[in-house]
Amino acid sequence: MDIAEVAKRSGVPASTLRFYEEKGLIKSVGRQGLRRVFGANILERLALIALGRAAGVSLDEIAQMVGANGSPNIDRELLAKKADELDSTVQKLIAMRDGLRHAAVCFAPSHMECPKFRRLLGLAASGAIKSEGSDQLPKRRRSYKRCTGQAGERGDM
Amino acid sequence: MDIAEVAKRSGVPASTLRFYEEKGLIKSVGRQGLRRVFGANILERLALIALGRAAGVSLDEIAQMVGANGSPNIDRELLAKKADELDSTVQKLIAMRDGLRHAAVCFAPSHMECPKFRRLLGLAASGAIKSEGSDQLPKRRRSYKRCTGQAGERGDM
DNA sequence: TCTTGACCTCAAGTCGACTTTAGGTTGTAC
DNA sequence: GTACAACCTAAAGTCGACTTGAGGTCAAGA
Repeated sequence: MDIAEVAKRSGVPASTLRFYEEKGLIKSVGRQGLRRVFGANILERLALIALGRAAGVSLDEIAQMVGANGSPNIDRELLAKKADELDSTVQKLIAMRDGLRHAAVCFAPSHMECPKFRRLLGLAASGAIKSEGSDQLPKRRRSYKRCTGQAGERGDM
Repeated sequence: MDIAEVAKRSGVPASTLRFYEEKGLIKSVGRQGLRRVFGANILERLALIALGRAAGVSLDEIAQMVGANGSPNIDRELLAKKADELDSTVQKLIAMRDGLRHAAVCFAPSHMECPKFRRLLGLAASGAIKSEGSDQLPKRRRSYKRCTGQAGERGDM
């Protein structure tokens, strides 16, 4: 298969396939002239990558899990860990969903006057909801270097 | 309250507060010299913003919802819509979680030989799982200009 | 008075996952 | 044998949400 064929069958753009190869996520079996030639198992591999992405695994992590070559040798412990992370995210999102759903039908004239909504607000503010630590929702990566304290800012960073 | 006080109480860094102000998400009640002075309701407002973020609402959307000034006047329809989006995300993540959980304990020598895992793979590949349309998980924004077809790449873009 | 630390602004940098552009090469149909 | 669509590479751009840096202002304490 050439790259266009893979793109068509997998739905992954050719540019992304090249990018994945560069990252070591996939490998072509060879070249015909300049052109990459892919084996049939590439599709399975791409599905695996899509799975990981859907679960919130970063490309780098996926690369580690599936290695560049050979058949994917996925660590079961890692799978379980990812499943647990997913689960805690789900719990948070469910809390959010219920809170929002209530707020949408709440009789209080302003949301701010509804105790339930205020409780939800408290939850969100306290970080009970917003993903902390190594959660999968990539939103809020936060903490590049200094994540030591949340206030402070002295010498203005 | 000065900006440091707000930062300490809310857990939101001063730089972020300035950024939010610039974006029109919050407003200081005035200045003392150069320094911003915030009213007490800023904390509630920040909680509201945290709530929105946790629910996957973009800052721009939040700005529209809560306006720059005045008390937040949140659209109930929008809330319900966001709750529904959240719900569909939750469903997908639950499917993922269960799949991963099974894979972690599956007896098959390689995950690739496990029918359940392969089914999960099929799901992920078919886009049943990966967020499509206006989902909240910001991962995969895709399609800036040309998202017309997924293969093709002719004239090489 | 002079230092200093907390604040200020504006511009640029960061992160991940891609996409887009520019410029070059080539297999294949005519 | 020549055109050209489809491939190639390397580098730069994009997106959102912030953070970081450089350089400046100002009020309060020694």
